[in-house]
Amino acid sequence: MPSSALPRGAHAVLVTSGHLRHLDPHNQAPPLLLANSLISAFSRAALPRLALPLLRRLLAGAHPLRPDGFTFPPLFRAAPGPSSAAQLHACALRLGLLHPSVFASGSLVHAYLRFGRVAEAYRVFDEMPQRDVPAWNAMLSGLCRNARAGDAVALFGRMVVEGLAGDAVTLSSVMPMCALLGDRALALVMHVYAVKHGLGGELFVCNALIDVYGKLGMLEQARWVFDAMALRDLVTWNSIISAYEQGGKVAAAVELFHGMKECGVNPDVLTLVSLASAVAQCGDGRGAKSVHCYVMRRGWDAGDIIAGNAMVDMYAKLSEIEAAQRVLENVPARDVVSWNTLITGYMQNGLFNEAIKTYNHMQKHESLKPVQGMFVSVLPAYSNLDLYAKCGKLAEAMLLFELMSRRSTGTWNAIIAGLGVHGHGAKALDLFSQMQQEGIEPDHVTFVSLLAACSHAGLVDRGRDCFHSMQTVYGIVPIAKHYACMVDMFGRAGQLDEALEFIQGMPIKPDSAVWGALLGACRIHGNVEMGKLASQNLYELDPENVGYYVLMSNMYAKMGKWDGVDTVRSLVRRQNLQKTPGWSSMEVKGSVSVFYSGTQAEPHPQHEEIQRELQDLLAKMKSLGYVPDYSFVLQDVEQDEKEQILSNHSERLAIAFGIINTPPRTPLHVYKNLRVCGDCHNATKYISKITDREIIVRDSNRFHHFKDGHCSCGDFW
DNA sequence: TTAGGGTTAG
Repeated sequence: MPSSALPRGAHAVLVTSGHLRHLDPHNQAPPLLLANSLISAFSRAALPRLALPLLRRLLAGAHPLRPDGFTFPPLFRAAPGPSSAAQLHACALRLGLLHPSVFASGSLVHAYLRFGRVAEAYRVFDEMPQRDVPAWNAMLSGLCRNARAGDAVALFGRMVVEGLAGDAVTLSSVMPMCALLGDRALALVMHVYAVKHGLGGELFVCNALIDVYGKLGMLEQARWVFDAMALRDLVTWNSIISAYEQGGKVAAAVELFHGMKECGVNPDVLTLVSLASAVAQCGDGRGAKSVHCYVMRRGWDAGDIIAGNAMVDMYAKLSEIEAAQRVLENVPARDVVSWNTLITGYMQNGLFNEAIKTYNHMQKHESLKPVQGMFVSVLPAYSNLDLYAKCGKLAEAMLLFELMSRRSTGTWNAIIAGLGVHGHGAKALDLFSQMQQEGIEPDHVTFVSLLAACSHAGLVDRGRDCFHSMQTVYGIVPIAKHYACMVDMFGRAGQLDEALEFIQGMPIKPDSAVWGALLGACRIHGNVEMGKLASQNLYELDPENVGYYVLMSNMYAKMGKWDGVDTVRSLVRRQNLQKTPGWSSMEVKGSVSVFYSGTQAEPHPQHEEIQRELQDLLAKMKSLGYVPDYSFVLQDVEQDEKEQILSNHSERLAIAFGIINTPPRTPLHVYKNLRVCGDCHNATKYISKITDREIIVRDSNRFHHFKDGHCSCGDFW
C-alpha cells in the first residue's frame, strides 16, 4: 500500500510510533523528506500538537535523523506560543540550521512577531547574513501587526536605501501604516512607489490603497484606484464601500453595494457592517430593516459577533432602542463591545436610566468587567456635554459615578467640576469630603474645580477655607488659576474691594485671568472705576485681546458714559486690533459643524437657509421686545450694519443651523471658543422662548442653559 | 510527496 493512500491520521500514528522507516517499503522517498512533508502538512492544518512531537521523534526516536533546512519553517509557523518559538529557535541554532537558511530565519521572524516579540524578531532579522524580500516582508508585516507604524515605515525606508525593491506583499503590508499615522503624503508616495515598481495593478496593492485612501478621507483617490482596476474581489468592494460610508457619502456607499451584487460578488459580514452604518447615518429606518433581514437570512446575527454588534449600533443610532435591545439579546456571545454599543446608544438618546440599568444588568448577569476606561471616558465627556445639557440629569451622572468601580483623582475632579458648573457648590464640597474619606489625593485641578464651584454658588466662606486648606493640609502652592477663582468668587458676591485687596496681596504677579475675573465682576456690578484699573492691567498683559475692550465699552455704554465708549473705540482703532476669530460648533446627528463669525470666504452649504432663519427669528424677537445692544459692536459702522454683525455672530449661526436641522424642541448644544457676547446672550433667551427649545451654550467661561426665555447663569448683561 | 511574507472589521 503506497503511503500516499494512507489517511493523514495514519501517517501521524506511524511516524510518532517510530515506524517511519517501515511506512512503505516501495516508497523511494528518503525518510527525512517524508517527515518534513508531514510536519508541513500538520502545521498548515494548524495542528501544532501533531507537528511538534514529530521533531522530538526525529531527534530522539529509535532511528534518529538530522533535520535539515526544510524542517524548521513549518515548525515555527505551528508554534503555539512565544516560549515554544524560543525553544525551536534554540534547537535550530544548536543544529546549525538557522542562519544558513534564509527561509528558516524569515519564518522565525514571523513567528516571534505573531506573539508580539518585536525585540526577538529584530535580533534574528539583524543577525541574518543576507535577507531576501520575504524576510523583509515578514519583519515589516509583523511590525505593522504590532502597531509599530513608525518602526515599519523606517524599516521600509531602510529597505529602499539598501536598494532592494519591494514587491506587492511589501506594499500591502506597509500601506495600512499610512492610515495609522494619518499621513496622506506618505500614502501618495507609496502609491507612486507601487506604480514605479510595476505593482499598480496588483489586486492586494489596490485593495490596500483604496482602504488607506478611504481612511484618510481621500475619496477621490480611492475612487480613482477602484475605477482603474481590471479585476476586483470582495475586499475591493468592501474597501470602497467602507471608504464612502466612513466619508459620510452614504448614498454612494449604498449604490456601490448594489453595483457589487450586479457584478456577481457576494457580500460578506464586513459589507453589511458598512451598509448598516450607512443606513443608520442617513436615518433610513426601512433600509435598516432590510439590512437586518439580509444579515438574519444568513444567520450572521446569531453567529457573528461583529455583525450582531453592528446591528445593535445601527438601531441605537436610529434611536430604535428597543430593536437594538432585542438584537443584543439574541447575540449569543455578547462581549463588552456589544454592551458598550447599547449603553452608548441609550446615552445618545438621553435614556440615562436605561443606560445605568443596562450597565448594572451587564455586571450582574454577564460577569463582564467593563473595559477599564469605559465609564471613566464616558463620565468626563458627560460632565462637559450631556451632563451639562440636562441639568435635571445630574442625578443620573452622579449614579454613573457611584457605579464606577475604580475612581481616580481625575474622575473625582470631573464630577466635582460637573457639579460646580451647575451651581451645586454644596454638593461639590460634600463630594470633596467623600473623596478625602476614601483617601483619594486631591491635586491642584481638584481645587480649581472646588473654588469655581464655591464661586458659582456664592459660597465665599467655604471657598476661603478651601483655599487655605489646600495650602496647609495638602501643601499645594496656588497657581494663578486658583487666585483667579478666588477673585471671581469675591467679585460675583459683590465684594469688589475684597477682590482688589486679594489681588494686591498676591505673592505672584496677577495674570490676565485674575484681572479678567475682576473686570467681569466690575461689569456685573457696574463699577466703572475699578473696571478701568482692571482693564488697564489687561491692556498691558494681553494687549491683543479685544474681549476686554468690548467689556469696557459695554460697561461705559450701560452707564451712559458715551465718551468712555469713544475712548475705548479709538484705542482699538489706533492699535489696529484684530478680534480673535470667534467660532462656534454644533453637533447634529453625530457630525460636528463649525461656524465662524461674520462673512466667510467659503460660506456654509446651508448659508442661505441659515440667513433666512436668522431674519425670521430677528423679526419674532423684536415683536417680543428684543432690542439689539450695539455696545457689543466695536466697529464704527451704520446701525443696520451693526445689527447684521450681531446676528452673524458664530453662536447665532450655529443655533440657526441647529434649528433647521433637528426636529422641533430638540435641545441644542453649542460650544463657543470665546465668551458669549451680551447681545447674543440676550438674543438666545428670546430664541429659546420662540422655538420652545433648551439651548445649552458652553463658552470659554461657563455653561449657559437657556430655557423658556431665561438663562441659568443668572448674570445680567 | 518539503519552505517563509500580504489587503477590509463591530
